[in-house]
Amino acid sequence: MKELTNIFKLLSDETRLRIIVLLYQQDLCVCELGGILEVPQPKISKNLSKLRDMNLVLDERREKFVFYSLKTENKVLVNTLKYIIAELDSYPQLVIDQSRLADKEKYLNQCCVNCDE
Amino acid sequence: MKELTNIFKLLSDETRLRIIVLLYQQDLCVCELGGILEVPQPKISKNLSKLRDMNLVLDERREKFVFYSLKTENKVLVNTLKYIIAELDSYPQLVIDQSRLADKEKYLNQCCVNCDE
DNA sequence: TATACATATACCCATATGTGCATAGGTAGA
DNA sequence: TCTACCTATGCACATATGGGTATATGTATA
Repeated sequence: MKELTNIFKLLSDETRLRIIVLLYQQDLCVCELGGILEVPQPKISKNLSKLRDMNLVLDERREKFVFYSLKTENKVLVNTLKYIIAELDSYPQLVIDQSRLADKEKYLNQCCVNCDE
Repeated sequence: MKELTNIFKLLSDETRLRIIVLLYQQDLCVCELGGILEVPQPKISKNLSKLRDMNLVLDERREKFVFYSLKTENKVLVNTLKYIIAELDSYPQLVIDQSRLADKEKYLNQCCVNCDE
């Protein structure tokens, strides 16, 4: 029960939800997430650590980068994500994230491009 | 997007989730909800008012009682509830609520029986 | 080893949230 | 009208949460 309500709490923050939706589609590093979402790096890291605390993501270091992947063991979470993605057009911000995800190469290893903005 | 995250925030509190699950199955008055959940009346009312603010419930006075019903227009909410109920056995507290719901007549118009406890 | 870069965390602050208690408001019946 | 009952709301308080800034940690490379 507590696990269930905690899942919903994680989904109740916009930044975190955006991260989860992106990770549901592919593994990404902190750097890429920050670039796609246009959000400060500590904010990304903090949200990822909350997901890690709830055992919802795996983190794997690859050289300088740490890539995160979403675990798909939690049925409620996966079911919810499927539903959101099926109605993605209802959420303009998620659509934008989606298109920026297609250009993710822009953001890997180029964090400072965004930091200057 | 904000509406979406607000739905999850509402689902992230245990008492509120228990209320929502019960209302998904049948209309209930504040008195019955309090009896079934064994929760103080102000706590029930406050949570119901949050659901009302989000336009997720309808309230209808019938004599002394106010009955609440869950709206089924929000697809994400309904989908989530279906999933939870399909796996109800995973959530012992919800199973207990379920069995107490079957005896709801005990609690209608007998709030003070519980208040004495 | 020195430097640059990627990531995590500590700290501070403002705000939001849940809770209990008291009480107000509305309704029915004597 | 008085009383009992059901429900809603205000208040005070403790805690949780999100955000920003600075900084620590870890890695690669010159």
